[in-house]
Parts: sequence; structure tokens; C-alpha cells
Amino acid sequence: MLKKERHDFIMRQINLHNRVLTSDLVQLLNVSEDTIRRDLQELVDQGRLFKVHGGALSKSYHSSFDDSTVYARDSKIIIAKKATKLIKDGMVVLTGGGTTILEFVKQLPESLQATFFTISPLVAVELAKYNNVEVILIGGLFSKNSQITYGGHVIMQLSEIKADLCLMGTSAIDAIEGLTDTDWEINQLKKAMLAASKKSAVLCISEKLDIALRLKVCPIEHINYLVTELDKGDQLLKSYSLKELQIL
Amino acid sequence: MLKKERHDFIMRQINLHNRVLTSDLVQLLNVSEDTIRRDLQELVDQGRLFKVHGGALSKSYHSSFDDSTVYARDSKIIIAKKATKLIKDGMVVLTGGGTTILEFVKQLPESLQATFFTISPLVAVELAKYNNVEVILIGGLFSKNSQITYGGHVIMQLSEIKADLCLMGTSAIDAIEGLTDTDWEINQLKKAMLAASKKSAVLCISEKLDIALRLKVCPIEHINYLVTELDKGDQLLKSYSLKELQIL
DNA sequence: TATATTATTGCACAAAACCGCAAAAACACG
DNA sequence: CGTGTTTTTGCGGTTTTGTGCAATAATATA
Repeated sequence: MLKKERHDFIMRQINLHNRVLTSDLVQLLNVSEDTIRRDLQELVDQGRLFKVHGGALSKSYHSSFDDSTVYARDSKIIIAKKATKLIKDGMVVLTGGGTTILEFVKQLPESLQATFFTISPLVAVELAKYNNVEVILIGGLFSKNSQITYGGHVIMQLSEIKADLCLMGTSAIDAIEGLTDTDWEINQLKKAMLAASKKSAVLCISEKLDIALRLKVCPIEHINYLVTELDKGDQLLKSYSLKELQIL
Repeated sequence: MLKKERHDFIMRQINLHNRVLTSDLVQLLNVSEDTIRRDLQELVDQGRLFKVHGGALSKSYHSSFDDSTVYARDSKIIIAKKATKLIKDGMVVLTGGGTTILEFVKQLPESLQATFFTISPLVAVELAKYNNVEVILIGGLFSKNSQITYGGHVIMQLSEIKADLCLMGTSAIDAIEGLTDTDWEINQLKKAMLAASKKSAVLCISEKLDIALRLKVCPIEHINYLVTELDKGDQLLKSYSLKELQIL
């Protein structure tokens, strides 16, 4: 393999995953560590990536994308990490959109083998960075506000799916009222998502607990897992743990 | 064997495999290394390929995966600006993916009223910033490499659409061979996109001109507009302007 | 802090590129 | 046809580049 080809390959990996490990490249390209290191050094000299201990990082990832502006990011990372435990190799997972879900995707293990259906383009792009994950983006009208696809076409397609697990964020959850929402379209969509999967998990930060909005999505019993940043035994979660709903 | 024959042979190898090794050519053509090197140098001077240590690479190969270094960004902005002239209020537009198309979206007038179908999540997200634009994302399998949806499901949905204009990038275009590609799935997809719209425009930087790859998408006559960063009267475009293809 | 992983450095060897030159072939033209 | 000119090609020697190895230093991780 020519040097230039290796460089292109490395840059493709970087663009795909935002990062790359030296050891992985050694295996994939079947050359010595030294060669990889020199390649990385040259790419650094060309200003095409960042080199760090153990590999290299995408430049754009660090400069352009500012994750820190995401509201309550720390909490969301905790939630995301907990939620990854629900995912096993070979599963078919359906996900919604939103920053929490996005964070969840970023926390998935590199080696995960699974199939993901999603209504969020951003989630799809993030999922695509995993080599062994198949991503199916459910198409339809694209919502400017929530950055997800919605509408009849989406619901129709959801009706043809049966996933093992559905992961969604929520704007409100209450022990008595269950999952609620304000937007009619989103409401319909969530119902369809729940119907399209055997089990379901709700990811939400604690401040969305004990809130009920106008439109009901489903009763609390229909949810199998509730993932928050709080400790399992926290006071705030007491009213939820009574049900056959597992708290993570 | 005459020099011209060797050159043709080399270019055929390049178009076929995207790469060629000096040592292979020495064997295949049964001439000295120096001769091959000189041949390659001449082809470089003609701008027909890239020379690297150990051999040469196709030009399209380098740009087939647009890296985050916003390769040839200036050119793409020029192209994008030209292409926006094709869009009128009320139109239904179908777009592909890629950085050129993305740049095109960014150059659209703020007030535009239109409907966009797209197979690119990133394009969808960008389009969503326009208040008066309706965005429909066509869903399906999500390609890790090209960041677009593809596969049978996408093609099926495309068959139900009739847009006014289809905008796509390309990896190669040639006056005789027409639009060509290397990937079977992408090839099918592009055919479906062209079939789904009344008119079509190809956006590409000049270095993708006069390149023919293995799989044929469509003859040059099926394209209505060709948008490059070059001036309308440029030499390189001469062979294209003969057809009923409008150069922008 | 101890231990394992990763980086760095200098070195050696092979492959490829480069340079100048001369033989061979192709061409031009009286 | 013959002769001078140009182009093309191959050869030998030198220089540059690419790669891997081994010893040592730096850095992570528990």
C-alpha cells in the first residue's frame, strides 16, 4: 500500500470517528507502529489532525463543535452511561432524538454490534461512527424545532418495525399521569415508537420528574426502564420505583 | 509499443483501479522504470493523475471522500452560489449529499420558499434553518462512508416523488462516458434520483471533469445543468457545451 | 509507586527517484 | 537515400525516501 493511500485511509477514519488509535491502524493497515506514527506526524505537519498519546484526533471536532454548551451536560453523561448498560450485542434498538440520546450514543462501546432505527439525523450520523452498527434512518417530514423526522410517513414506517428496545427522552414524566407532552405530532410519534418495540426506556434529567403536560403519551406502566442522573435510592424516585418500572 | 499507447494503458489502469504501481507497469509494459516514471511525469503535467512514491493515484480517488479540511472550499462556494440561481420560489427540489451540496444550502437566500427532499441528514439539518422551507428527509439504511441514506427503501420512496429539479454532486463526469461512479449502491441511488425529477443539475469541481469510472449512472444528455467553479467559456468545458447541457 | 503501554531517537537496509549520458529510433529534408 | 536533428529509451551511479528494528525515554493506569 502506498503512503498516500494510508494517509487517506487514516483521514477517513478520523473523519468517521473523530479519533483513531495507533494500535488499530497498525492492525488495519498491516504496517509497523513506527510507520503509523510517522504517518500521523506527517498529517500533523500538514495540519490535518491532532496527535495525542495513543492515537490522533480530528481537528474539527475540537475547534468547531462545542459540546460544553449543552444544557446540564454532566447529568446527561451520567444518564447516557447508565443507559448503555441496557444495550447488548445483537439488539435492535429504536431511538428518538435530543441531546440526551445523542450523548448516549457517544458513550456506547466501540465494539458494539447492533441495529439502530432512529428518527434523528444527528443520532444517525453519530451512530455511523461505529463500525459494527447498522443504522436505519426513518425518513419523513423534518421538524425544525426538534431536529427529528415526524408525520404520518414516519408513523407508518414505525408500524412495520419491532425493536427490542426503544430509547427516548421526554419533556415530562409523572408517577400518576405517566409520560406526557405538549405537541400533538410528537405525542403521536412517541406512541408509535413505543408500539414499535418490545421494551422501552425513558432517559431524562431529574428536573423533568413529577411534571404532567396536556397530552398523554402512555401510562407509567408501559415504561420498562427509567434512567436519570440520580442515585437509584433517591427520594425523588421513590414514587416511581413502586411500579414494575426498573430504575437505573 | 508507442508512448501514447502506454499512456492510454496507464490511464485505463488508473480509471479501473484508482491506483497503479510503478513496478507493476514495468512488468506489464516491459519497459524500464525510467520510462514509466517519465510517462507518469508527463501525465502529471497533463493533470491526468497524481504521482506518489511508488506509483500514481487517480485524481478522483483523492476527492471522493471529502475530508474535513474543507478541500477546495473556495471552489465549492463559487459553485454553490451559481447553483442557487436555479432555485425559484415554490419549487420542489431533490438533493443528494456531500460537501458541495451542503455549501449550496448555506448559500440559499433567507427568504426562499420551497420544498426539499433529501437523502442527506446533514443537508436536512442545514435546510431546517430556513423558515419557509419544508424539508422531507428520505429514510433508509444509513451509509457510514457517504453519510447519506441508501438502499432499496430509499429507491422505492424516490420512485414516488417527482421533483422539479435534482441537485447532486458527482465523483466523475466525462463528455463521452457521462456520469460515472465506483459504488454500486450509490450508482443505483443516483439513477433513482434522476428518474425522480424533471430536470437535473450536477455540481462538481473542475478536477472531476474528464474522468470516467467503472459504473455508468447516465449519459451526459440526461443532465440539464453543469455547475463548476470555472468560467462558462473555459477550455475544459468546451467538450461539454456542445450537448444540450447548460453550463453555469 | 509500579507496571504496562506508547513515543522518541538513531540506525540500517531496501526500494524508488533523480541525474547525466549515450545508444537507438524516429523524423525532416535536401 | 543519406545525413543531421530531435525524440525516446535504457543504463550506471548517486541521492532521497520509506520502512522496520532496538534501545531508551515519556506517559498512562491501576
